[in-house]
Amino acid sequence: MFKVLSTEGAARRGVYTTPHGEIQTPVFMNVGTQAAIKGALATEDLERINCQVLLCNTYHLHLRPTDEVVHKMGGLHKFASWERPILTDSGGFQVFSLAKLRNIKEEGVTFSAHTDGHKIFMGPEESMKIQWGLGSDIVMAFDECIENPSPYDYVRKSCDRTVRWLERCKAAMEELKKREDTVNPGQDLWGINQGGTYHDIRIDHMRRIAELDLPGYAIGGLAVGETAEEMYSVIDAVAPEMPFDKPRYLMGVGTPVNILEAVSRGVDFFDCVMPARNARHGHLFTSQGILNINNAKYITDDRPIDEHCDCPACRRYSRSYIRHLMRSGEMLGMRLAVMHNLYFYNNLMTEIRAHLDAGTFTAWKNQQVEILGRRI
RNA sequence: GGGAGAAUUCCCGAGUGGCCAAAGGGGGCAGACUGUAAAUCUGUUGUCAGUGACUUCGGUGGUUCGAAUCCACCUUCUCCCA
Repeated sequence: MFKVLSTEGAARRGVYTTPHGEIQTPVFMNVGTQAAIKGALATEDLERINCQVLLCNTYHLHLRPTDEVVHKMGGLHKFASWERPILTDSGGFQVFSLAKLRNIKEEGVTFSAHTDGHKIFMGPEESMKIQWGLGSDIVMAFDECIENPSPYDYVRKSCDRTVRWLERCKAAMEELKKREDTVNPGQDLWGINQGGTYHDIRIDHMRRIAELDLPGYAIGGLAVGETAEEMYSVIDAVAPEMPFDKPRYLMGVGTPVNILEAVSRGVDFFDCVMPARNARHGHLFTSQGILNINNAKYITDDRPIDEHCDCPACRRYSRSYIRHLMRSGEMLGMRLAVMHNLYFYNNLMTEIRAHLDAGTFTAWKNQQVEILGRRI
């Protein structure tokens, strides 16, 4: 259940209620594909960096340990010892990212597993069954994430199919929830809008999936090849078509600037691998801009990564030490870097919410967009 | 004391007459990364100059049109026999 608390322009301040607690929005969901954040972060670390929602992946957990195992272990929350909300992605993105290993048909998609090449079939029913077994709070519809640019006719046909897939997802999930061995009866299924960069397809598709009256809607298929300006223009076109009283989730996005721009256009939920992956590669986000901790200029830099940051890395360790750990391949370097970047993202969302509460978001955002995109 | 082998660009290590400024790896310097097949990938790494020039393969001298590569001596190191 979602409630919009206040608005400023198109931006919204809200709260979403799940069986595992409330989510204050706008929110950034921390990506832990295999039920873990890469970089050796434990659940107590996630609590320390103010993670509200953990995102896990259907396809990857289906391969291992398998959804049957997670179901047998009492669901993802118990399995991973994470009692706050969890969102599971449907495997739809893997239809895109594992493109060389797949075959798409009306019934669903056949993959060659990236692990050992064995054939696996996933359609709407399979994805729902897996996510039901995982017991996440938010279940994403099984969709096809199309690369940009794609031919108009292909995008239209794919979107027609995604609507049919969504109907099947909804029906399958309603059936599954009747089972006695349901781990999480409060699961919400969210639909996903597609349409590439074609505004007419986007809008038409959004209207059609909105009719299914699902508890949340996502914009998918962005940040997959198009420019940032094209992405913003798609959000501008689609957001007004999204139900006002339902949460809006921009999947897979993005940079701090992308997030600020999308919040100002009415988006409530985000997720992205960028803060974690870039951290592992030394690319760190700070309140003053972006730095690469591997650079030689930090060899004897005594300052924390970000002097205005309260994360576990910045409270205690210097750039010099973290650079040394990164260069030496010590796991601790990566761990501190990932904690920092995720703390930065989660904290950015806290600041966004505070400014929305205070009605000062727009002015602050315009200033932040200038600062956060630059390199220091 | 006698014998054998080796010395290559930051390191390790290919190369035994021209196609060698010299493979490959490491290290260094930088870049990319957007619902995670990603602790990964890419570029660069003698000097100066936009096609090129110059210095470099332990040292010195030689052979040759041409040498990291062949010869002589020297230096250092490793191994074997006493």
